[in-house]
Amino acid sequence: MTKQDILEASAQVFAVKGYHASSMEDIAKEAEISPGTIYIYFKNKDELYASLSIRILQHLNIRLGHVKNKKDISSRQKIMSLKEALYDVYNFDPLILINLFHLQSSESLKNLSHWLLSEIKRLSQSSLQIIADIFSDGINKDDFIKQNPMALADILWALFSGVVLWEESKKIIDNKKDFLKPTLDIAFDIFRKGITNNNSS
Amino acid sequence: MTKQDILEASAQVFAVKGYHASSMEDIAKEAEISPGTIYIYFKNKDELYASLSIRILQHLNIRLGHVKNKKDISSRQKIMSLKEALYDVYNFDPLILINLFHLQSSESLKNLSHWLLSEIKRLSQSSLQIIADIFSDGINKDDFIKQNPMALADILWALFSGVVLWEESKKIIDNKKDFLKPTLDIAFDIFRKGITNNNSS
Amino acid sequence: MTKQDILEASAQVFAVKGYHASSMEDIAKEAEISPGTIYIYFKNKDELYASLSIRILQHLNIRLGHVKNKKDISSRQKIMSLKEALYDVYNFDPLILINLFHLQSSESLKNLSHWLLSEIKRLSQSSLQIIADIFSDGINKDDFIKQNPMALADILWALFSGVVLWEESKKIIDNKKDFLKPTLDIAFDIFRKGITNNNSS
Amino acid sequence: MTKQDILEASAQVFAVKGYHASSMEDIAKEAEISPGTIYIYFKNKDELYASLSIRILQHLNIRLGHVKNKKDISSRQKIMSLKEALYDVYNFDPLILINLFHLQSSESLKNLSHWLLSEIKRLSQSSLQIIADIFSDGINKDDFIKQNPMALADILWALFSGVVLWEESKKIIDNKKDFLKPTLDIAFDIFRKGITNNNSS
DNA sequence: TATGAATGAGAATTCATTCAT
DNA sequence: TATGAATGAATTCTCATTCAT
Repeated sequence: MTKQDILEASAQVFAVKGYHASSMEDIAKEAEISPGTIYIYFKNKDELYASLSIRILQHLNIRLGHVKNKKDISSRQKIMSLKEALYDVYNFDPLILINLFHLQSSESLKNLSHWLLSEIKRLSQSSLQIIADIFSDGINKDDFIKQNPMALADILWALFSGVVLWEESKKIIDNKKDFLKPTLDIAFDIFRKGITNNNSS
Repeated sequence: MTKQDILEASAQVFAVKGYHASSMEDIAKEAEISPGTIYIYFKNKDELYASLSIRILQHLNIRLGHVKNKKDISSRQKIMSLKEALYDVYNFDPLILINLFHLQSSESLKNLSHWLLSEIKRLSQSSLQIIADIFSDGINKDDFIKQNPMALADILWALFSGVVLWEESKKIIDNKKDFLKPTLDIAFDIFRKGITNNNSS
Repeated sequence: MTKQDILEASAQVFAVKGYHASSMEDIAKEAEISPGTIYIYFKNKDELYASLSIRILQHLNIRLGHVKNKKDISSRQKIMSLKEALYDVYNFDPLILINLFHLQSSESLKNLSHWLLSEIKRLSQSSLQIIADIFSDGINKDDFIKQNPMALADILWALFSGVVLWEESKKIIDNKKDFLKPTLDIAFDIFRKGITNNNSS
Repeated sequence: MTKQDILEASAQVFAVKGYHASSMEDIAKEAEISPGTIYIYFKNKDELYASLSIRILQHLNIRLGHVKNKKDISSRQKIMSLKEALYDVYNFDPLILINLFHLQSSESLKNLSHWLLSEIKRLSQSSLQIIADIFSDGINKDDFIKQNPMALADILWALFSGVVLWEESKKIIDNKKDFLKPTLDIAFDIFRKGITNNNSS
């Protein structure tokens, strides 16, 4: 199906060149179609770009749902599962996830169609809500400190995106190899320890 | 002074519109000068953009230095000071700091002049090193868990930038009011708790 | 065909205004297309300019080939043929020929792409070689004085371009009518007489 | 005197970079003054450029006057003197002479002030007239063929400028060394032979 | 006279988007 | 649906020229 082809081609091109350096013609060439054809399926470049985010947000939602529904595991294990889920989503398509973070934190966001913006909003909030629910459980079980679960979710998401972007940045600045996994491990350990109740009496 | 005016105007424009959507003419208009004048002070758009980051990185460095040099305060208080320092830097010029985070995680980074890129690198590393030193002290005093101090610094920086960007993003998406300060407070509390040794013997 | 249209329009504009005073928009207007379209067919302004020269040099080459291959005519007649050939090339497109002479003696030459510069070089040298061959024949038949044929070719080419440019210049300075043909006639007569052996034994 | 300094500096800069690549700031730097100062002495860039030509045309006029006034030398020797005079003018300042030829054959010519244009016209015509006078003498003595002396002057001037420009061009295209002198020698020999009467009876 | 910071019109070029086929 | 040539607005950047000092 052509729409799918275009999404895949554009993910590839955007990831390699970044949003602005990627021309519609680049994407058309990658998808082996003509530039005009893209406009049959997508209203404009921004919508195409944002559509990529929709896909990864859907994936994220599903993956987080699995974590939430895991029964009979400790709160500690839940956090580990959460980390694995997020890392899975990263691995599902690192470039698109990075694109999502870039999209989230600026520019193009303002030029999206109403529909697309609210879809992104809906999916983001849904994901954040699932994470918040997980924390809610832990708090109810007295495993976690008493904090607004949504605030915790925000912080976790910020931590995740911050680590991913910063490690990416170091790769560019220093040509350093990728330390994402170990850094994420430490970060989540600290976070988990930080929200865990010490009332282990 | 004109150079200063341009820096301030461009910070404003870049922060509101993002790098690519900001034209040199936009910036000139904001600074109430003519487009040509910008090029007297800055070689090109990229250099102007990056110059903003240089300034805030210098400020960050100085501010972190103060924290590091504080004597006779507990490790716990050091972390609080660190948070205050970072939050101060944010308040010193939120727009420029957000620009720095955008710059760090993106495209434009690749197009900077060699000099500018290495200056940014140097200042970033210096800041991270200071943070790492602070953690190092805490670890030596057995206040903090044994972890690579540089990794802790990376995580703290990621957490800070992640929270700033994500709160910014929520403002755009939801038109929500700014929850940066309380969120940062919680985030740093969690982080501090997360790296603190419980050997409260 | 559009590419042809652009070449013709640009020849017109360049010849009237000169290279630097001709804007791409001028050319687009003359060709009744949009500026962007020019860039579909030509990489940039320099390449467009040089392309004009390529065409006339190709024409020149062919036309000179005909002269060289004329059998059973005297050396004297060969020179007359040569003159006619050059004058034909001028008439084929005076504006483009003048462009070629301007290009040859100036700035822009340094900014051409490698390919274009070597193509111009190749075609120029080929033309000069054909002229030299004609002189070589005459020298071998003892009709012409013993001189390096390539030097003679250079001088003839210089004379031709010099007369064309100087007559053009007088047109501009004095608003005088065009004396190219009669001047060229005299110039070639003098040149022919100048290289002819007087061994009319 | 500053005006002189500016003329010398601009000659240098124009010659190295060509007209359009030379900015007023380049020239100001070379003259060690500020850009604004140039405008005290010259109305604009074109006038400055053309002023250089005025100087070399004046020099040419004087030098040609000397040739014309040489008594008791053969017509043949007159032509040799003429060649030497032109070559001297070339050596006086090759770059300015080349600038003059470029100026003559295009562009800027049209943008000059009325005064400057007529001054150039006057000086050019004066020079051409002197050359024509020399030919006139030779024709009257029956040394030269019967041709309009002004036409001969035009052709000689065209030959001279053509050879200078073409040799310059070859230097740029081929990085070849300068063959101007020998080429000019041959060219003038041919020309002299071409206009000489054979009635050596 | 001299300065040089500031101007601002204009240049080349790009590229998302359209539309006749 | 698909094409891809053409569009033309927008962008970055240059530089001759001006003018307050």
